[in-house]
Order: sequence, then C-alpha cells, then structure tokens
Amino acid sequence: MKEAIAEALQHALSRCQENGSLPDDLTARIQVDHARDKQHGDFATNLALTIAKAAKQKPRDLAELIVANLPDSDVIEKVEIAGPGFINFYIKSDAQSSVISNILNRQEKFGLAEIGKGKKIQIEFVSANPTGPLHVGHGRGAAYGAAVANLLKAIGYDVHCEYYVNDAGRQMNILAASVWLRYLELCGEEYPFPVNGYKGDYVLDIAAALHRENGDKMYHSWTEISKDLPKDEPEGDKELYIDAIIDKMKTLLHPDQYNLVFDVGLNYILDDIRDDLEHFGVVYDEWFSERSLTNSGDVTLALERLQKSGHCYEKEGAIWFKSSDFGDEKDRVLVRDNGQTTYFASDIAYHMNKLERGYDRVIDIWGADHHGYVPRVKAALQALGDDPDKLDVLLVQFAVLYRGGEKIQMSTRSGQFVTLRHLRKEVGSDAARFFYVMRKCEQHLDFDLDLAMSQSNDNPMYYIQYAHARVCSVFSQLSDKGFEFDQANGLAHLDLLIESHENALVTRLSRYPEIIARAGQQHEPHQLVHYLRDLANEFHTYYNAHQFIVDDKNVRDARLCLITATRHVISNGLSLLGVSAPEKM
RNA sequence: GCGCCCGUAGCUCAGCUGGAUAGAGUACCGCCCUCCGAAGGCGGGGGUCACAGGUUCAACUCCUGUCGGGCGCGCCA
Repeated sequence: MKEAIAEALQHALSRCQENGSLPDDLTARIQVDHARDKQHGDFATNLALTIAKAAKQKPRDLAELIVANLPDSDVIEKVEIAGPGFINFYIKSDAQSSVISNILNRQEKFGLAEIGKGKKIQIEFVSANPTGPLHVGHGRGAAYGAAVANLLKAIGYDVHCEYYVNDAGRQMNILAASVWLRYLELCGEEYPFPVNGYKGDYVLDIAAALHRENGDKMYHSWTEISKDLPKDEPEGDKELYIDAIIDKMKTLLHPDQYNLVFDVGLNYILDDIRDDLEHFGVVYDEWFSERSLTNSGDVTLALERLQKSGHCYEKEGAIWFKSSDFGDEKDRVLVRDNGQTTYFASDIAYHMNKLERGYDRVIDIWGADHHGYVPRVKAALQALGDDPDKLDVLLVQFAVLYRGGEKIQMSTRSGQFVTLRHLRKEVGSDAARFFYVMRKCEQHLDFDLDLAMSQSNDNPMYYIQYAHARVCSVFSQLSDKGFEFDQANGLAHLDLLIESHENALVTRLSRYPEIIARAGQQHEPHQLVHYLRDLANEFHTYYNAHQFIVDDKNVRDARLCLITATRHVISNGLSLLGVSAPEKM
C-alpha cells in the first residue's frame, strides 16, 4: 500500500518535471508514513516540505501541484493537504479489506517476504563457554538470536544459525581440574577445594559419571598433588594456585587420561546446553568448535595472512597485531611469549572462516560486556583484506535479575546463578521467550523473577495469547449454536464490515508484512511484540463492542473472516517470537 | 582518564531511521457481564522527553558540551 502511494507520488513528480513546473535536476527521497492521527487519513507524506527549498516554492503550493498531478488510482479514496504542506491519503475501504482474503489464502505464509532472497546470512549467538549450564543471562541472547534468525528467514534470507564452542583455553582446563578434584573426593580423598575452581553441583555430577566409568584409575593422593603447590587464597593468589593444580594434573595424569577428564566434562556440559536450548525452542544448524580451528590449521593460516599484511610485530617474546592502525585503542597479542595462541587469534580465524564460507552477511550476538572487543575483530578483518562491514555485532545488554526487590548477584564460578533451565521450568518457555525480546537489545532488562515465576496476569503475553484463544472459542461457540462458517460467503461480503472497530482491525492487519520487514531488517523483534499487543488490543476492543455470531449470515461470515485473519496473524507473529498460540488457556 | 550503551508519566518501556496535539502497560480513581471466556472493554488524572546550547520550515529523534546510571579498557575466554 505504501509502495503504491510512493509510486503515485513519483509519477506526479516526473509529470511536474516534464511540464516544467518543477526543475529537472530535482531529486527527492519519497517518504510515506502511516498517519498517526485518524483525522489525517491513512497515509501521509512530507514530500512537499522536503523539496520546498530545492524547488524554491512554498510547501503548500507544491503540495497542490503534486496533488494535481497525481495519477488515477484504484486504491486512493481521496487526498487532502494539511498543516504546513502534508499530503494525506485516504484509502478505499475495499482496497483495505482485500488484505483479509489475502491472509485467508496465505495463512501461515502471510507476512513472508523475499527481501533477502538469494542472500546468505550466518548468525552466531549464545556461544557461552561450556564450563557450566546456561544461566538467565544467556537466555536473553538465545531468545533474541532465535527471534532475529526467524525474522530474517521470514523475509527471505538463507539463515545459518551457529553456536561457537569455546572448547579450548584456560577456562576449560579449570573445569577439567575441578572435575578431577571432585572425582578424587569420590575416591575418598579429602582436601580443600580451590577458591577458583568451579563449584556448581553439575561438577559433582560429571565427577560421579567419571568415577562410575573409570573407578579409581585416575586417583592420586592429595599429599602427592599438593607438593610444591603455591598458597590458595586468602594467603596466596587463587589464579596462580589453580594454574599450578592444572599443571600438576597434567604431569600426574597420562595425556589420554587428562583428555578423558576434559572431554567428559566438555561433552556433559555441551549435551546439557544443547538439550536446554532445544527445550527453549532454539536450534542450531551448526556447533562450531574452537579447537577444530587449531586442528584444521585455520589459526596458523590466519596468523600467516595477518603477518603478511604487515600489521604484526614482535615485542617481549610475543607476537602482536597492530590493531591500533585500524582504530582500536591498543595493540593486541596473538601469540603469547609461551608460544600459545590467544583466544583472539582463534576468533580471527573463526571470522575469517565465516566470511570464506561465502556469507553475504555475518551477525554476532554478544553480551554488551564484550563491546570493547568489536573494534579489534573488525580491525583484523580489515587487515586480512576482508570487508569489516559484512560483520554486524549486535550487543545485548545483560538481564538484571531481581528477587524480592533485590538485585541478584551472579557468578558462574561460585555456582550461584539462576539457570535458564530453572527459569524455563518456573515460568515456561513461552513467557521466558516473550519476556526476553520485549525490549530492544541495547536496553537493560529488569527481569523480576517473582513476577515472572508467579505466572502473573501482568505478563502481556497472556493478553496476546488470549486474543488468539478467544477467536478459537468463538468458533466452538459457533458450532454449539448450530451455525457453520461459510468463508467464501464471508469474503464476498467484506463490504459489510463498516464499523470503525472493523476498519481499525483491518488496517492493523494490513501493516503486518511491513512490521516483519522492518523488524527483520533492523534486527528488532520487540517491534513485533508491540505490534502484536496493539493488534490484540484492537481485537479485544472489537470483541467487546460487537457480536460476531449474529443472525444475518452475510455479516456473520464476513466478521468470522476478519477474526480468522486476526487469528492467523497473531499465530504467525507469535511463532516468529518462539511463542505458542494456544487455542484454549 | 578513555571508549561503548542508556536517561521519555510514580514504576517498566514504545516512539516507525527529523514531521502535525509525545504514546502503551502497570499502579491509582470511576463505570461495563440476563450478551461469542471480565486473563476483557470504556473513561479519568498523571510529562520542563536528564540539563544547556546549536543545525532546521520542523528536534524525543541529528551535532557539541554538562550531569546521572550501566559496562568495558589482561600475554582470561
């Protein structure tokens, strides 16, 4: 509809230029907006105001000129000039109501677009370290990432969802050490658990599994382990201490044994995460291993290419990337003085790998605490000769949890956190998914657990789902009363939908495709949330104002067509958000 | 200190990439079920859009500065 009006305006402009009433070199970006106020019609354009200066004419005069040159249209009812020079358009009602038959034909396909046809997008999200279960902070990234992916698919992109598994590095070694120490407890050993070890219950479970499978095979006494160890906190340094334990573990255990402990821990947690996300309705096309980048030689290759680019140097035994050449605040280490590559080096290789896979666009969704990391990754891509603009990093602010009005402090290491699994079980996947995407990602999210877990009616999700359930309920009433719905008859009598509530609802329905397109392109699922709330509101208002099951068959069928269309749109929208549309509540 | 994000109704947030009188929810007050689910609807009060300048026919929106809040500035990942 918007396009039709923009096209008409373009015609009018060209016509004015042909007959000399406007200068030839005039170019205008035609903008058509939904009128905010009903008194301003359905659509409005500020075209006359924007070209006033270039055309050297008064906006109101220009508006009249444009209107006079508008081509005939079968959708425009009338045109008005208002205020300083706005042009307001009123749409013919039969053009509006055609959206109903469109929805009833397309059903679950209504709203889909082909904006991204033929374009491939890779989207990576969550990617939490496999050192423990997902917590509610990760949940936001999961819900947001999945919703963005759904929206992009809906507008025609070929979307590939990926989870980057950080299965290399120090954190994983700490996990392995934590598991091993818990395992020693099961062998009957007693010792003080390291301050910096992972203390969550899941570590006990992993250790138990390890002990079940292997008995005491990997047992070493604490006196043997603790020999020459530095002091743990509070007397000593907890970081040095845990590293010393890892070293000791590596010397005491056969490499195969070390890897076994490591892998049992990794796989246990990864399985848990995968299972958790699946129940959350979040599925990935690929789980990409950080270690695989080292094994495949991609890390070496990335480092070579970076060094060839001339933006690397050696200092104090380490190899540095001169990211400050590309706007980063300081240079970054790629290879440590001990010869080990950094996480950053893997990440460069990973992003290089992503772009080499031929995606038109690559989206990373990170926690906002990683924002300082963006410039260095883009710098690396630029140094490698790739286009850094192909990478979109979307930063999600953390969800701040409240319980009893108090902010909850969380730490993975101490094991004090609310898991996503827990949240899901308490409030259900639907409410959690909905809550997480209600506000835009750069906004802090206050997640009140008491409110969410109490299944309160305050949750706007119920309002939307209720609208859907109400439509379904009307249809069960219909058969109870011995009526049948004749869709074809309803579509033939859409002109009977003359009530203002009906017009408002139809107008709202007609905007759905636009909302999907915009929410997708701007990566903003919250726009869809707000739309659905408005749509539900329009429906509930209509429901209260008018009876649908009336004796007049034509009116009845027409109204049933309208509410069925509403049901489809609600269902389609909720499904993109990962929320169900129940028929009964 | 530097960098990124945020400051809109008592509270939680929208505001369509500069447009017409700044909107919802919630909370508070008052109405509406002999009628398809009241998990609903209708009405009411409540705002110097943090502050100060600037650009513009037009600024919540763009620019600069100030103040307030969050986060980040490792040879951790």
